[in-house]
Amino acid sequence: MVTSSVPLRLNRLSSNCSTVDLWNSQIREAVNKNHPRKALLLFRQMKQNAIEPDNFTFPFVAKACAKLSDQKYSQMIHTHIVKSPFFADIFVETTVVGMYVKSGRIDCAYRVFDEMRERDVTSWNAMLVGFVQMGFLDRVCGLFCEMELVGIRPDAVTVMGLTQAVSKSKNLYMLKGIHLFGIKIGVYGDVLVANTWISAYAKCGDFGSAELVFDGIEEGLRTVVSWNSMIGGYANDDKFVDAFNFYKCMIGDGFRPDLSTIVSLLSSCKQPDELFQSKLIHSHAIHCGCDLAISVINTLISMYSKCGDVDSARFLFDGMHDRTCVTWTAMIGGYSCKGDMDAALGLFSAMEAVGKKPDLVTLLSLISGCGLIGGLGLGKWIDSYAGSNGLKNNVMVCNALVDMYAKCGSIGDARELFYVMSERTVVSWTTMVAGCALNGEFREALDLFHEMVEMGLRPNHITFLTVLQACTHAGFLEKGWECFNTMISVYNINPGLDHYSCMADLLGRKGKLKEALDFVQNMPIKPDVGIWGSLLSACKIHRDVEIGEYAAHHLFELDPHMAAPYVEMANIYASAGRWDGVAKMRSMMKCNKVRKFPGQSHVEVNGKTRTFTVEDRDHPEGILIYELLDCLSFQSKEDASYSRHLEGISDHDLR
DNA sequence: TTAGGGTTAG
Repeated sequence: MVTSSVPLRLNRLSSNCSTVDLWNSQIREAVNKNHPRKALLLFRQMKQNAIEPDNFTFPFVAKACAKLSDQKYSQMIHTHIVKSPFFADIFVETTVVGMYVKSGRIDCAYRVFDEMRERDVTSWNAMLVGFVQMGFLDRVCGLFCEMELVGIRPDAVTVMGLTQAVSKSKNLYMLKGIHLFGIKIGVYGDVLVANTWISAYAKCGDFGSAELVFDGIEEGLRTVVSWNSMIGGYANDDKFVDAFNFYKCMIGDGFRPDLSTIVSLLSSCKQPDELFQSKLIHSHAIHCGCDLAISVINTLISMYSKCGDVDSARFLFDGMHDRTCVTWTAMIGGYSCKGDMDAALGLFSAMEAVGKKPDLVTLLSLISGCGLIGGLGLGKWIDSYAGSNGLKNNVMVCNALVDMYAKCGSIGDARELFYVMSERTVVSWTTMVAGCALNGEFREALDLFHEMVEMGLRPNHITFLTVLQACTHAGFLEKGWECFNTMISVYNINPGLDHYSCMADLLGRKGKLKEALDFVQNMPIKPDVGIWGSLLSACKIHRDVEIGEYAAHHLFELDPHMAAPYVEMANIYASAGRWDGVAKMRSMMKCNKVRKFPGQSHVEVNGKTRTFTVEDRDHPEGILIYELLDCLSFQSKEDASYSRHLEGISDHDLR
């Protein structure tokens, strides 16, 4: 809408300046204050008032278009520029390149760039950044070489563009090369360049180099962005403790956190034991005035949910006036991840009722909740909802559905969907392998793994973990070793504690206790409670007092207050008739003040939660329940024996 | 120059 206030004001001010200068200053102010629409409105008014724009007007108008990232406006402004006498101006043309880059029209940007009669380093940088943003690494390198050939000297912006390009591809080797190049051309002292390097090194996982660059910035030159780059780097890698330590140093150095600091830090708080620090960050956000930004509130909702405080999340959610799809999804996800599907679905309906359209992330949250509670009926409904709302052609949604079906015990549905998916990623195959293993289809799990490898897909550390788990549960020792060795020698993946734990468990279950002990003792990483616990459990099955004592000794050292190792060791002693050992365990438990709390199970029947413990006979129908349980147990053993018979594995093999 | 909220495999 055209208003008369601006021209009137301009007329009053026009005594010392030309009219176009005044329009330009208004447009520039609107752009700098981040009001691109206002800038474009002023430009239209200017034309309507028959004021011809000059070579200063166009760059600002182009910048406004770039901020809007709108292809239609970009095209319109370009047409204006082409018709103007400033079309051949290097400054104007460079801005047009930047405008097209920002609106995602890299083809148009390159056409303008290619047809420029004259180019300076800024023109080359604008084009470089364009290719960087599109992830066209080969074009970036090509353009960079061409730039050198025509004798254009790269500057700090060139180095920053190249750094961003390689950080996107996580190519640490190339990043170090660009770092050296930056030092060579003398831009290493530029704090903007240093900040880009910090962020890039963090993205490549090289936190040592990131910290070296951070420490190398002169203290007076460090900015809040330098701190944010370090904090964001650690936060993105789920290293909350490191991120929080940097945050404390930042505050100690007198820096005021901004929106970026707060959002980065909060998004890395995912554990209940991080709730205290998270609340501290929340209070800082309030102190800094960042707590009202919608991105911060959304992150807070997600943070409180993940840390187990869903009530606080809901309190924030209820207090919001403008909720975006992200807000609704964060809260729905909060309920879903703790299995409260009634609340999650209630919000999903409320969301649709207020006219907010759920997206694929909303569905992903709901689907994973169904898998958690085994809600097959609800899961199927979401499947059909995804299909009728055009969200089922997404590979992530399909992966989540396959996972949900497998977790709900409906492996047939999982298989059916898996085989009709138009695209299958490593996650899809891993999900299917894990699903088969979960449903006892161990051979199919291994076949799928081999099929995936034959198709040229590269398995990752999670794929190997699921295959190892399948081998452990099936008792496939040879296959387990083969998989473990392949992971190291063929795929160059270092096994983590989980992989070692699986192998130790597999060896132990098969009664290869000495081999298992040797394996654990020679691990390149320190064995944890899980690994020693697996070995101790195997000793209990195979009644090995000596190795059992050794494993228990390590467990007592790691955590003397954990009851399970004392109980397991006492059982091992009892089965060997070593009553002195049983008494010793009792006395150690007393001495270390260890109390064993009986494990409880919960089951929801007709909306009512029932809680019970081992050998719990309090229920009025206890006798009937235990009779049925014995029946089921017998039937299950018979079924397992029959399955093994079919597969050619005897009970003897499993011992 | 950083970061940018909700998300699929263990």
